[in-house]
Amino acid sequence: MLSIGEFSNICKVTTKTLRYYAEIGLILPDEIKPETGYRYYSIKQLEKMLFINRLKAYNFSLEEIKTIIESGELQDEKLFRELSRKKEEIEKQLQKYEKTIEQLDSDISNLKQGKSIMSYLKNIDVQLVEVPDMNLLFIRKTIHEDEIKKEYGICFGSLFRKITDEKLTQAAPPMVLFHSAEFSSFGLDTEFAVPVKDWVKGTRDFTPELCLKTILRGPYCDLSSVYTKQRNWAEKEGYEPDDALYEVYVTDPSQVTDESELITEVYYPVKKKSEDL
Amino acid sequence: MLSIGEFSNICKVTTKTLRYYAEIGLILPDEIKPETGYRYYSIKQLEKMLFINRLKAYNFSLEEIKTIIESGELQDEKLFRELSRKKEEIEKQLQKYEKTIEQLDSDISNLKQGKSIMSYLKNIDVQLVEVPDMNLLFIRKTIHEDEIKKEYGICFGSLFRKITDEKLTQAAPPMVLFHSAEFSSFGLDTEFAVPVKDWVKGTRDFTPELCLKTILRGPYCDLSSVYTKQRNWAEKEGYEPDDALYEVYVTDPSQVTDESELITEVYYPVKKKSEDL
DNA sequence: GATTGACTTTACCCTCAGGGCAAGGTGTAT
DNA sequence: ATACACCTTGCCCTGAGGGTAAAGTCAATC
Repeated sequence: MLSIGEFSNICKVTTKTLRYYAEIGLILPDEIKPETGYRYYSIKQLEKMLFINRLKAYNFSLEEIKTIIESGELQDEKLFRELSRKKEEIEKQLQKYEKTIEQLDSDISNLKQGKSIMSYLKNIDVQLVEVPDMNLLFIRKTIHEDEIKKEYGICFGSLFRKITDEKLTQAAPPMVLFHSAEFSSFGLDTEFAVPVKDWVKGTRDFTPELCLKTILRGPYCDLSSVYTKQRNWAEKEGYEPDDALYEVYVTDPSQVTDESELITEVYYPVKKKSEDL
Repeated sequence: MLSIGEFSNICKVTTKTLRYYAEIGLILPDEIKPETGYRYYSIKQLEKMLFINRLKAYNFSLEEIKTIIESGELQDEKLFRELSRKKEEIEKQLQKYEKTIEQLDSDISNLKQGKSIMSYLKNIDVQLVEVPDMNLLFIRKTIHEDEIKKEYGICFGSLFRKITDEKLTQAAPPMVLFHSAEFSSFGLDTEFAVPVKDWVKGTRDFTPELCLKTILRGPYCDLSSVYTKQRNWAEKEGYEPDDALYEVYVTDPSQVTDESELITEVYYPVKKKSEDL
């Protein structure tokens, strides 16, 4: 039998770690002297510890390692699946890092040319536009943020079915209006809408009038930059928010595979500040 | 002025995060109403928040981001250095992941062939050998584990200088003996030694006699596997440890660039268990 | 047999970047 | 006045251990 110190030396794991592993039930000492509480490990357990270390090197969490071990290592089917899954996971992470490096490179070369790292904001164009009135065929519901993609498909699916069923005429690309600025615990108050030419039941008037408009080419994670730019513009020019923000999906997010090909128009209804009038 | 909720919506950061950032002093609200404690952020701060998010996407810690911001963004010199450093960091991580994937692949293909994931242990060869007596020129000292590479250079440097100065004859490659099994807080009791043919001051007799010997080709992180294998062998064959473990560095670790080219002999002095006699 | 020093035990607090929840106070529209 | 969404602080939680302290144990030496 090996004391915890001997065991730790042989497999290059600290005693602290061994005690922690015993605590979470990952690898228990073969024997614990009842009088002293001293832990004693058997030679056989060395190999188990090596196995754990190997899985750890593959970025498995201790929880994952535990389930692998408990599933019985004999059953190599499970281990095979887990290794393949972990490999995919790491490959994804690898790709993420490669993208990060690309971005870093672009920022670094910008800096070299004396440009600020935030200079990309200059390329975000904000225009003040007069938006004509529309007639919207809409579905409005409160949804969770993580369900928005699913709901997008469902709602526009049903809207477009209605358009063909009732032989309506689409007037513009579909849009989404965000009525609740805040994501409350119940989710966002969201309206999926398609502008149509026909006045039928289930449609409503939409009169946004004055809006800040920005065209975003690329992934949605850049939306925050657009919002920032618009707010900035509004403040500088003396405008204030007037209504719910809305977005027009020029490209269909469910059809576009590469996020960088997305085109989204962001509309921010505003009016001239009263004290500025 | 924007409430914390509005601010959080615009830059896509949770209110919890904003409170945390205020707590650690990363970004403070422009104004806090003293009566209510409500936080209010200015439009100007949106851009700062975007900057923080960008650095976060580059895997900077909040602490790092804070120092970058405090150093004054004007001073782009600092930002440039930090970005370059972070880029190297990520590239290193990338390489690590690539190696991990390689290893995963090899394990997966082993599993496909029905081999166990631990089958590599079979290729670690343990021999029982009779080691001839030696005369060691040695330096013995207690060192910290993380200083071992530095000490390796220093100690063998001084030993080899002595050998040339005193015209001694080296009998075998240098070796390191580990007298304290445990790494105590003071470090390991380590002996750096070179076998020599001459009996002079500063040398000692070394009579290991019976040893388990294993040749390790590759990085030192595989040492734990070697130790495990030797312990295993000893238990099965009825041997027990007799003296301090020692290692012979056939290749000079300070000269070898690729870890996989290292060759190390691991000697584990043993004797037949008394009850087995 | 006593002492020493290395080893081991449990117990408690710390990391980092927030998430979750509860109790209570606030803003604003109806 | 009331409802309800919003905001506040405070507390505990995460994963994989690290650090330290106080106290108990082991084996070797005197």
